[in-house]
Amino acid sequence: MRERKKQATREALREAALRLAVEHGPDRVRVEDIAEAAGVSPRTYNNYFASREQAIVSAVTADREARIAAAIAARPAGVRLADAVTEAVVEQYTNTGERGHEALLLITTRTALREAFLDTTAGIERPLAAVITDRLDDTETHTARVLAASVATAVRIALEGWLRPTGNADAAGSFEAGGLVVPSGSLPDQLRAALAPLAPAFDAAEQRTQP
Amino acid sequence: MRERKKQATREALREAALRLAVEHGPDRVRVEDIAEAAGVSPRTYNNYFASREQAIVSAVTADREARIAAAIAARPAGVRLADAVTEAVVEQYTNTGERGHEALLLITTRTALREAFLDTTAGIERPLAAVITDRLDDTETHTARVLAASVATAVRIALEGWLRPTGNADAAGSFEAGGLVVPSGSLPDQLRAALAPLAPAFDAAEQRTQP
DNA sequence: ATGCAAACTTGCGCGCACGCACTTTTCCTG
DNA sequence: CAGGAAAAGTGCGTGCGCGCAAGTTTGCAT
Repeated sequence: MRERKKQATREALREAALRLAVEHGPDRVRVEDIAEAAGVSPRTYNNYFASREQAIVSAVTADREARIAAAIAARPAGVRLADAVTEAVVEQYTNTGERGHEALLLITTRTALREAFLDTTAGIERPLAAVITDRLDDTETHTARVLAASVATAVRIALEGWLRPTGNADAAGSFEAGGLVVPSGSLPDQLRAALAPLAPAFDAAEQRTQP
Repeated sequence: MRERKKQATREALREAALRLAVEHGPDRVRVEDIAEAAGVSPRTYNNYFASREQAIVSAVTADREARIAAAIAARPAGVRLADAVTEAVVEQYTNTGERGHEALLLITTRTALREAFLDTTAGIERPLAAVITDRLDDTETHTARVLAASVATAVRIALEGWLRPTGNADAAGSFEAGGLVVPSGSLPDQLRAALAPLAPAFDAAEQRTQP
């Protein structure tokens, strides 16, 4: 019950943040405004979110982490773990609800929001590690955690590649300086391309536990 | 020449931050103090560092990124890429200079500093991606970037596992909740264990370009 | 029902990150 | 060598993150 109200407040903050951001533009909204719209004090606000951007982005990302983990767990035990992970990730990232896609356009226009959005990929690491550990029956080594973290960063890279064309010019410049040129395609393509190099690592880990 | 003075200021700030942190304790030092000790204004300080912790940690990590990349490039072309990366990483992380190790003890005692220290692993991603791209002759796909980023997070995981025993109890609790129990060993062991699962991915990528 | 303990919220205050406008230094070019 | 442009450093103001010490609500047990 205490937890109920907690989540209600969180949801109110999320929605208020997104609504105000859409109305007045992301830069024209202060924490004070969000808090007021949600009916709490500014101090309470950042008991829930560490930054203004987090609140806005969180309205879009919601609890994607849990959905991805659940989707992987739902796949039959027979399929390759690498495929299960890839499909679950692609599925959950293309299913942006009605309101999700319009908000995404807003996010892609502001650098600060894009970074906050990219930071959410780190959040999938723990749930992913849990479900992978379960599949591999590996509780002793770093294997599951490393694979989970690798997936998280691969997703991040895919999103970066996808957001690139919208980004400003110097960002592309710093990339070219790194010697990396990436043709941007659709989001699912980007995700699959980024996850593909990790498949051999999953296969090896999977074979070690189930020969 | 302009770059010269820039690096000199950076170095002065690094050293001042570390010295003051050791003298008065990391929490007892303000940005103002660091800036004064380095002979610049507080405003200039955070043209160089985004946070107080970054400055302190940076005195230890210096430019480890460049050293790792250089170490990989220095390995003969015959050896497995996975081995080259692993050895280079282990080498550069065990070579903490005279002053490095005493400062590490300080870092491990404060949570904020440990997090800043762990964040430095992200910095090796770009140099690593550059050198891996070079080895793989792969400039079109995400492969090199994904592998580089995976290595970076693997290193982070290894460092987390290594710092764990020093950490507070609830951190260990949240880990157990994730279903992960890791026996902590020496730093080189942790690094090798964390990088091992990625070796198949490197092998596959390497074989694709040089059959 | 009533009291108690834990947890959530709130007001307050300090230091810090960072944008903006300005001064000083450094470098280049005629 | 002089002058001007570019870059580094500085002062100032604003909003924010967060610790601390209350006040308030929730849940449990008596």
